[in-house]
Amino acid sequence: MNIKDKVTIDDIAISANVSISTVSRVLRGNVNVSESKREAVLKAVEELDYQPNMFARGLVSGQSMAIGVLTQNFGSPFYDEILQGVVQGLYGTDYFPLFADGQWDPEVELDAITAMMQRQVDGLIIIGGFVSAEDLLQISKRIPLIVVARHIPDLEDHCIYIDNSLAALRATKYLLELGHERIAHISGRAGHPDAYARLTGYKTALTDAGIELIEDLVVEGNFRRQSGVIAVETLLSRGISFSAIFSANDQMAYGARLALYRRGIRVPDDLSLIGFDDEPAASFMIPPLTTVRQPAVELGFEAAKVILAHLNDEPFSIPRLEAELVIRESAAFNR
Amino acid sequence: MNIKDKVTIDDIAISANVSISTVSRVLRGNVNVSESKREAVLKAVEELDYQPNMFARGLVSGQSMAIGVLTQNFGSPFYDEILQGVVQGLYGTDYFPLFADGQWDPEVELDAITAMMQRQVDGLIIIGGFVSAEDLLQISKRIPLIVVARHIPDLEDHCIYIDNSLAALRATKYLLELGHERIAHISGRAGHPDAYARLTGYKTALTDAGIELIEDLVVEGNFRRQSGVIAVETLLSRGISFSAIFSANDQMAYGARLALYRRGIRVPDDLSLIGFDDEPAASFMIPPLTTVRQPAVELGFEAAKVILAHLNDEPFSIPRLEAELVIRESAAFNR
DNA sequence: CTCATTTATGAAAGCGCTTTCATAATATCA
DNA sequence: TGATATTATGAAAGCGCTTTCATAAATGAG
Repeated sequence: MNIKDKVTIDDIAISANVSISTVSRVLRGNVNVSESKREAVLKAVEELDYQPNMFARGLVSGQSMAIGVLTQNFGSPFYDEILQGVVQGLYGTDYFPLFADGQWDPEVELDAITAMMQRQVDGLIIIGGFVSAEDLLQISKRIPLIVVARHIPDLEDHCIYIDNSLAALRATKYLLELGHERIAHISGRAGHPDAYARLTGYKTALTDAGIELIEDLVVEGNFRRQSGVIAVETLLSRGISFSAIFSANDQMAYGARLALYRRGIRVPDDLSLIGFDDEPAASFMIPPLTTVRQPAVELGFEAAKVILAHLNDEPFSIPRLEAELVIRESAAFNR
Repeated sequence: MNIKDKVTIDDIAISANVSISTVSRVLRGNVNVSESKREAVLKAVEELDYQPNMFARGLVSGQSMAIGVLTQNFGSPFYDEILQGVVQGLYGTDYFPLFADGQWDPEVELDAITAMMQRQVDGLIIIGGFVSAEDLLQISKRIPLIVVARHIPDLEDHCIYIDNSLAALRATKYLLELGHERIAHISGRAGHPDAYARLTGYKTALTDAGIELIEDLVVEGNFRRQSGVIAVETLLSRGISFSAIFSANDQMAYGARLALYRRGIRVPDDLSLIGFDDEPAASFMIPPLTTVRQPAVELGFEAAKVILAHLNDEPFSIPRLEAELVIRESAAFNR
């Protein structure tokens, strides 16, 4: 029995003494089948431990009951939270998520998308990434597509994202309210739209407050922890004074925190520090990090729900989610 | 052209003016096809942007060219690193990883495994988890299986893992060498084999050093950050003195660190702290965490390689990987 | 230059399933 | 009770592909 003799629908049909059509009918649960035969089939399925072959089923039905999910990097806390949301959103439905890792590389991303489409995924959720808007547009014509944490103007009603610029503005404003005027910014990876939006928000807040932007207070990072320490080193070496840092994400804030620790600069006593994302680890930083919370899990969850609605031809609307400042202990009054 | 008119092998055959058999032949790259026809086919494939239907291919060949990978939780740094390793190991091969999240729940795990097997994965990589050895044994009879970061005696040559007990022993020994005698241990989730192994290593080290085990210095955690803070609170409330803590993983060490910070207990000046895993974030803790490095990426990479060898009927042997102590700044001499 | 090989190619079978179509059995109505 | 609508069931087609089998063309040996 435990031999790998794949049991097929024919085996069930024979065992239940009906035709394969009938077996298929009870399995699909569609139409009229007499109670006696239904039971016989179910019994055979149970006894033989029958597991339908999705390939055969998918081939004829044209559906795979799978949703392709492209992330950028397993291990990136923000992306992982979105993934969690997708998993939650899909759990209990008949759809199964099929994940791929784009490695922040458009080539790899495209390969992954192709691989998923060859596997006939019924829908695609793409989280962030660098695939061109052009390509995405093309894809959206072939298959239901949702883009998460990225805003593509031509695909307005396929994108679930938050207003990064506004969120960054609020974070900066908070620092301003605490009396900080010389606020440094560690920006994200060059060319990344989020990095740009957050920088913009930072600049706008300053302008709104009538404070002149000091170019030397802006350092470019790449969203990774290590770039946070380098950024602080750079800032310090420039010899200009500043009393607060707004980091474009939490990871770099951790790096910055470490660099500060090495220099004996206390947070928040000597310097205030604010991050962006509110990763699960943020509240465990020493001291707990004040940061901008992105509703990552919700983002993923909503993406799943929207695509599900798509597939069931149900009406739906793209939810608008907002970021929110989470005040903890890494930022304090300037004195 | 961008209409969703799926182009099939027939379209290619017509366009290239050959039979579908020939098209299949050049695509599979097996046998004799005249150069002229080969070119014609390739040209048609290019022009029509033909993407073979994996379902059809899988149905007849019995292969899906997919490897099922079951993780326990997207977002868990240790597991994510293993995933990365798997991705790396599979990259560039014809196999595509198909991930599922077991949520640390045997039921969910089993569901996920079933879903993957229905999708005809050619092999399965299971990372950790609680599925019974019994079930795993059963599965291994039907399909190539590799279990990562878990040791199942009956499946000796299917498991890639490290000796947790030995690693924990070494970590504890290191603390001993630093002159600590009253060493607390925050253990992992009850019932988890790794938790047990690490606890055992801790005890053995004490015994070897002729130090009596003090039950009150051992607190049970659950591998999550928050349980680390609770553990420290508990320890402190018990009123016994201790000069070092060995935490069964890094996450709980972060929690412990935070609790210590709140109490104004300095690390490592007042208390030494050691973790386990060496997650990427460990070197960014304040102060950088001394911990036991598990070769997570390698674990995943090797798992991929082994299963690939399996599938290609190549000889292979399960690699033995070792953990190693990474000395940073959270543990110091007892004084 | 004939006969045995080798090489190139298409026709057709079949992978496991869903679904249409046809037919037999049963229920419903006048 | 006969005609019609329903319900239950199996046979068969077909999803897109790989692969065997058969055949035709090209090559080599004697």
